[in-house]
Amino acid sequence: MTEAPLIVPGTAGPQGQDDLLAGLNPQQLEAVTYRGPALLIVAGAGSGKTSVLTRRIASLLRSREAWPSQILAITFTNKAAGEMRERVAGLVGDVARGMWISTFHSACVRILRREAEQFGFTKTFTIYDSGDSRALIKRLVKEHEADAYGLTPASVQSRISKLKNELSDAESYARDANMSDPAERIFVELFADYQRQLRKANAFDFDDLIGQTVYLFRAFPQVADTYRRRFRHILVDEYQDTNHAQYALIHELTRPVSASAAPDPYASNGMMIFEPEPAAAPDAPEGGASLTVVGDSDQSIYAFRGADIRNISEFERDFPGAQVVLLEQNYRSTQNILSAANAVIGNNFDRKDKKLWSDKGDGDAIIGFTGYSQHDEAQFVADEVESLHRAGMPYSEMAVFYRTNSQSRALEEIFIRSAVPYKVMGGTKFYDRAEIKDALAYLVAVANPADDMSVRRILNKPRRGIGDVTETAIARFAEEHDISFRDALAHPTQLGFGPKIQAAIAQLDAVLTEATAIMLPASGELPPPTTVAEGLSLLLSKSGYLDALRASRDPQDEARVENLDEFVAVTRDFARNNPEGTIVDFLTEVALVSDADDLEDESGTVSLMTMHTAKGLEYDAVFVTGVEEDLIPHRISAGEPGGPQEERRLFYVGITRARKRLHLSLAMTRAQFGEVTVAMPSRFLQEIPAGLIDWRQSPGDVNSRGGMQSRALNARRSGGFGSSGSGSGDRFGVKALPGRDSLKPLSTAMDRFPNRVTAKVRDNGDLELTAGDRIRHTDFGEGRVDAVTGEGAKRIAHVRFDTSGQKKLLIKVAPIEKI
DNA sequence: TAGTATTGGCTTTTT
DNA sequence: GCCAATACTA
Repeated sequence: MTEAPLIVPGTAGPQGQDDLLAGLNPQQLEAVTYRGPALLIVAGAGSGKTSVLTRRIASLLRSREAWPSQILAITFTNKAAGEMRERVAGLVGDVARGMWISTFHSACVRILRREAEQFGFTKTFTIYDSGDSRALIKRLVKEHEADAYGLTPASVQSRISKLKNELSDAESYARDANMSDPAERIFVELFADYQRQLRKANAFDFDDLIGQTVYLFRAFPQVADTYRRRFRHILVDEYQDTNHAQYALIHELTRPVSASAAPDPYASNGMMIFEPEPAAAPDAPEGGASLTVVGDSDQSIYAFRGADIRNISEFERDFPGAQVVLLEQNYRSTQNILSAANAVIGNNFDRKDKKLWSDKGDGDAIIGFTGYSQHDEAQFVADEVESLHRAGMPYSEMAVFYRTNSQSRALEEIFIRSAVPYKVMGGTKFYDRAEIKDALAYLVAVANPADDMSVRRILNKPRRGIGDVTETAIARFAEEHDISFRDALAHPTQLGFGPKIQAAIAQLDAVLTEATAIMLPASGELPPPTTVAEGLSLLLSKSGYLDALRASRDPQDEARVENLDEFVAVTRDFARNNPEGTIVDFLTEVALVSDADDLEDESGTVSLMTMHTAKGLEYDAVFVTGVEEDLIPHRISAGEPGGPQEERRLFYVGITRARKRLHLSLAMTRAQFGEVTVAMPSRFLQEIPAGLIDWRQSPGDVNSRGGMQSRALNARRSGGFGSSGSGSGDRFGVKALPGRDSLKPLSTAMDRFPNRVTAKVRDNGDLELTAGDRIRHTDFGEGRVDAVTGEGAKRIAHVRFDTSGQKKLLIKVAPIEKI
């Protein structure tokens, strides 16, 4: 063991640990205080794992077992990292600053930036997100004419990504592949070429960030030792979601320092680098770092992108002598919600049995609802949200989940009409917008001129009269003279184009050069970070990009200008938060921070998101929508090994987010793909004991005589929905159908559903309404206006309908008329 | 070469 | 139903 530091800098004095351990149950206590080489914390949903993790870190610091700089805590999202940092800071104060608390990806970027020169990259490398690499792969597929062999850019991309997650490269794949198959040969060529292009562009793709760090550690043991010496305590959150590359990274970091290991000349591709590390501390050799992992195999929902559940299930084998702590007490949800969750997940075979329990009491029943269409379902959600809100629950404590992003549309339509404030998390990403990608490409062209992709992207943006022909000619010129595409722009006269094109190229070159002078001064001194905003503004205005948008009469371009303004504001924010940040730091942040990370709850909006995004979050009231076959479980999952089980875990994640109220809803028909299709209730619904769900309108309620059964009958039924017990036939008003068939809708005729809601929107112009007016709504019938709030386009009518109850309506778009 | 019309193809989840 | 890539026209 390392000698414990004598003084912990910062505010944390030699206080006791009492406050850290207060209120912990015995298992949590063990998880915080156990000391040893390896610890696995199996943390069920809502079992207080973040609290345990942060207290464990704080405890290490307080007891002076570790310096902040010796701690590496890894999470999957930046949001989780930020939260953890904040909570640790709350426990130990400013000391928290010295720790690495970050995602796998940003930790690796940090290491790679520092070490890039060891293996042929520069510090300013760019990071390709999946869109960037798709663009590159697309070009390569075309060049190799790989489409003739049935290789699409998408399939190539996903195969390469999978392989990289397994730490294989083109060469190692080729060894095992059936190379007599021409398609395989082409794929291997593509893979190798892709990797060559990345290297040439001084770029890493997302998977490389992890994979290349592992490669770096293996090829340069003395580099790895630096980090092994530094990090003595490594903690990994959401361990069930790690893929093989991430697993290998952790393994490399927790190895004992290899002290006298010599660099392996073969592993480094012939680039021998002898840069002796400062001698190890006198008390070396040290053992490997201590490793703490936290996870829950029931919440593993990322197998599709390479997460390997075995990393957690075989942890004890990988790290012999590991201690295992099981956290089963749930502090989040009521027992009814947990019973439903346990019942669902219990259907997964091959899992260690684990039962969450709560001492919060049963709580409210789970509420079920079946709509005729997705709009009908959305209206139910909106109504329920409003009624909870009236009862005092803030919007920010409610969330609506769905399986696929496209399902958000119907919800949004209805929410807008009903004046429910909402926010879609992680939908179309800001950084995915074309204009933002263009602006980024301009910045990358400055920061990393070797990156041809970016330069090509901006070549004709705005339109400069440069087309395919010209681009190819420049590329050929660059190749012939063995210079980069960017450098080729500096020689417009030698390219043999017409004067107009020459001038355009010269102008672009001049703008880039000018921006480079601002953002990356040749003097080598650190430029103030405000230069990023300055440089960006300069690039956008002098390149003519903004002018072109302003001159356009496409209304969308107006929004694009606004987005760019916002983007410039982002750079200013960055400067404020990172006084020493450079353009490269800025680009790194942008590449790694997705919108799923801006989950800041602006209190006062309902959150809409996919069930994947929902992981790790919790809300008082949760609506899980679209609980239908082919959606959850998704149809695509049926063919994949382990697919249905992963879908069940996803559903489990969804329902365990709820603290007090859980709503499960579905639609009988769903417009998908432009067509209306009949939907079937999800098999997962049957796995929930019938007594736990109070169906406001169940799939079985619609009978062949039209209309639905009364609430009273519905609530009192004996056998329960979906059970094969006696009495289940009664509910249908027709002959009982056994087993799963009983979930089948008996009729999808529209007239059998009360309260149908359509997607119709109309423009009411300046329709004036005041309290006391009577109105007619196409879906809800007649009603009386109680009050009108808001102004202009956002005026909201609070209406009491004769038959449909209380609703809020956005006057401008609601399908209503005054009577 | 740019801008428009048309077709086709597709939709799981995302660090 | 939507977006993107392609084909076609100015």
